[in-house]
Amino acid sequence: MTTNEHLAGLLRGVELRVTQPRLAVLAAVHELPHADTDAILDASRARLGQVSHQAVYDVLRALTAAGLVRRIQPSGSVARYESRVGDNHHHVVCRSCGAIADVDCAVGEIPCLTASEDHGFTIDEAEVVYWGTCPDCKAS
Amino acid sequence: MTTNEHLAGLLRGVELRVTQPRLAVLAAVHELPHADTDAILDASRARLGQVSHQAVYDVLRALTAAGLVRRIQPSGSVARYESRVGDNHHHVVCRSCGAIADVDCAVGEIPCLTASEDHGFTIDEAEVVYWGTCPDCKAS
DNA sequence: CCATGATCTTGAACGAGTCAAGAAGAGGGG
DNA sequence: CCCCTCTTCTTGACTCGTTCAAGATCATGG
Repeated sequence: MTTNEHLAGLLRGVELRVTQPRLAVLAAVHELPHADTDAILDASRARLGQVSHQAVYDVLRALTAAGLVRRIQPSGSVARYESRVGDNHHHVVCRSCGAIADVDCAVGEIPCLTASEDHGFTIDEAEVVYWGTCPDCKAS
Repeated sequence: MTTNEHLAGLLRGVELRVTQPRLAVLAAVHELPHADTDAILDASRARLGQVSHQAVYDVLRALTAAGLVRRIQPSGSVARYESRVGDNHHHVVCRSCGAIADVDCAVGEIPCLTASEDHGFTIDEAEVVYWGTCPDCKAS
């Protein structure tokens, strides 16, 4: 269970002020993994009664910048957010319905992080997206 | 040199009609790797004098569907296109300026394609994006 | 409890991309 | 070689996720 006290603690931990919209958005991201902004907006309103969509956008940006949530955006999809941060995991995305599931990389802690030729870039993260078909879409 | 005859051959090879807009767009993608739609539109107009942006969008979609070009879209970026297809290569993206460079995966021909737990998905492609800082941005 | 600066509300705007209807053109059949 | 048909291109409007801006509200330190 993610209590408000717990969530408030997370916010204080990254020196963000504790506000109702932030608690609601944070709770929504925790209980709806890979939700898009609109779903998070709905969930937040269900909790508070009224929040502006702008506030949700602002909060999501602040939480992302603080590292409390992670923003993911596969090609052709709107932005989605998840609360699982800090570990090294990736995503499988369904080509036909857009469903997303978490995947731990099989190749070790830091997968593919060493590119064969980095063109002088300083690489700090390797993001992997697996494309395929989800069980539901395979059935039809 | 990518001549019009060569490009026309590519189009016929995938059973697409050979039209001026298609030749221009295909040439633009070949000479401007990782260009966005707007840059491709400009390059196409430089070649033909006049093309509608809608035609460029349509052509890019047709070429992508036919497998002649590949669409890439790192988070927070607009769609970009490249003519290098069919091989297994990935991209480094600069966090501050958005520059993109090609990278061959170091881990073998099919990198990370075996996810540890696929949640029942049928995976057909693994896309890797390396995030970092390009040489130019490191300098400033 | 107050002051101050961060955060939220409201409402407008932006821009990449898509939709729709009709004109133009590619390519096969006569 | 020309015409017919179906695809493709033009024009112009529009959608939708996201951002901008100005003023009101509220969390937090003193």
